[in-house]
Amino acid sequence: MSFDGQLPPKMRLLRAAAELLAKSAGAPVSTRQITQLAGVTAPTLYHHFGDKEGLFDAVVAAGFEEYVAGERDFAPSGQPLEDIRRMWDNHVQFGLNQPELYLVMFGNIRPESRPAIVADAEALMEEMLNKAAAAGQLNVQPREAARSILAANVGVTLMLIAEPATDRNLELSTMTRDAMIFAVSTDQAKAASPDDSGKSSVVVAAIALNAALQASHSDQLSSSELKLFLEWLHRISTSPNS
Amino acid sequence: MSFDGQLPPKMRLLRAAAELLAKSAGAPVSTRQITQLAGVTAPTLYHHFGDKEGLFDAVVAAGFEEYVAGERDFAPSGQPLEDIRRMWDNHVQFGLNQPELYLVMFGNIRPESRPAIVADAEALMEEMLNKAAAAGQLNVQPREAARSILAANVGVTLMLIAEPATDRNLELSTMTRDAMIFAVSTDQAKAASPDDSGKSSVVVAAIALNAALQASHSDQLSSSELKLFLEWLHRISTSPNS
DNA sequence: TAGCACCTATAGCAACGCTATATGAACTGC
DNA sequence: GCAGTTCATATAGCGTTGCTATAGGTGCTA
Repeated sequence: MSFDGQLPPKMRLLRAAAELLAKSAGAPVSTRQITQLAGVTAPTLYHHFGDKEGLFDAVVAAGFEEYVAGERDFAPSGQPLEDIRRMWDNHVQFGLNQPELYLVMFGNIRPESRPAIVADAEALMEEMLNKAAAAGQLNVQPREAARSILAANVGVTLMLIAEPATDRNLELSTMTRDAMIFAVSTDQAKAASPDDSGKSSVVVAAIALNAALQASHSDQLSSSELKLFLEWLHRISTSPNS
Repeated sequence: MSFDGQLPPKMRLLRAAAELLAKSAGAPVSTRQITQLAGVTAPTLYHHFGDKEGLFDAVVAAGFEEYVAGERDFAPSGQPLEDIRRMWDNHVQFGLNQPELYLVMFGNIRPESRPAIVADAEALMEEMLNKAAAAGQLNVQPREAARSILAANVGVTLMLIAEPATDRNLELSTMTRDAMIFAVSTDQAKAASPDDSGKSSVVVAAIALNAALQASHSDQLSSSELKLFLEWLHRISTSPNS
């Protein structure tokens, strides 16, 4: 269970910190826990990493390597915007797979002090967007697009992490993703899902009626009728395509 | 400088905590600082608030009152989507004006434990989106749209807070905002019939849905269900008032 | 005046991040 | 082969943290 093997203490500390972080379920991880699991004493930690934050930065750096590897681990599809989608999904999955690590990386915001990792992630996204721009598929500067997309990506991932795993709805991610990509892309690029115009007027009208009915109680239907009516309405308004 | 006035200790604690939080520049605020500034001792804090988090929750609740007040403090423009834009801008401004409070409210994400305030903010946004939906301006469920928009809104605000105040570029906010709103809105600004002047939105939406259903066959309902559905729809859409 | 909640203070615990100091081991120069 | 230097780890403990067991004061009602 402990890292008492023949690894050097520095490595043992890194692994112990990463493991405790992953299992901490959001609770803070103390240096005493880490050093005990690593089988060393406190000064060793401070000798190698300066302070607790230094150790965590090192863990984050290792985590970022993994993150970058994931972000590059697919063959370019030839459609840069499609690759952006995969980067987005990969980002979300990374966050959901290792929420504690993700929170240390992207969730530890402090005023006026930007985590270096955010800039790195933006650069990664911008690099990919440059290809889209070169293909004439971008209607804004790649840098601005990257910042905007990443901000939304982080926001969505944080929200999903905060939700109980049981009722996590990944549609929040895909919906926001496509919205952002569509917005920065030139119109003909078919950025949104194929059935863009497929959201027929039926669905739109059903959504409108649903909202209107809930706002003002109509007395044209009995309560039992209304219940069934709303159920059908919901079925129509959430129909996958027209 | 201290709150030694005639206010009750509970209030003094609240104000001291809020003040220290606002001035802390990201550094953690200790209970000893708070109790000293409030002019009370530790047990008083725990008597009134249970623990440190309870006190901070109370501060957040007060902050949320202010947030909600800001979100409601403008006359409805008659264009729901324009109001959504103002809610977005208001959210960002709230975060930039009181970054530490904002970070406690929206930045304190933990796995699988959703801050109550997020749900409240979503409800606020959804409420406004319902008006847009009733006007036929939404092509997704108001709830999903609210979650998506708020996630992006939080992500952008966190990014802006993390940036040095000098080179904060609010275009990141407006760009992301418009991207999200555009994505959830219908292209044709008015899906409902043009003659919506005299009739309630329920009737207008029912008429629109009726027409849309007849034009394109939805297979979400069986034929018998559809028959009854259309009958009810007719009853609603011919309702004299409501 | 007696009793009873309510509220606050004294004093202190365990855990925290961190460090002054010391010891052992490995390498270097002569 | 030995002193000098540097690196790496341990012992012990400092100051601060969130929090609490216990007790005392205060004002109300009976």
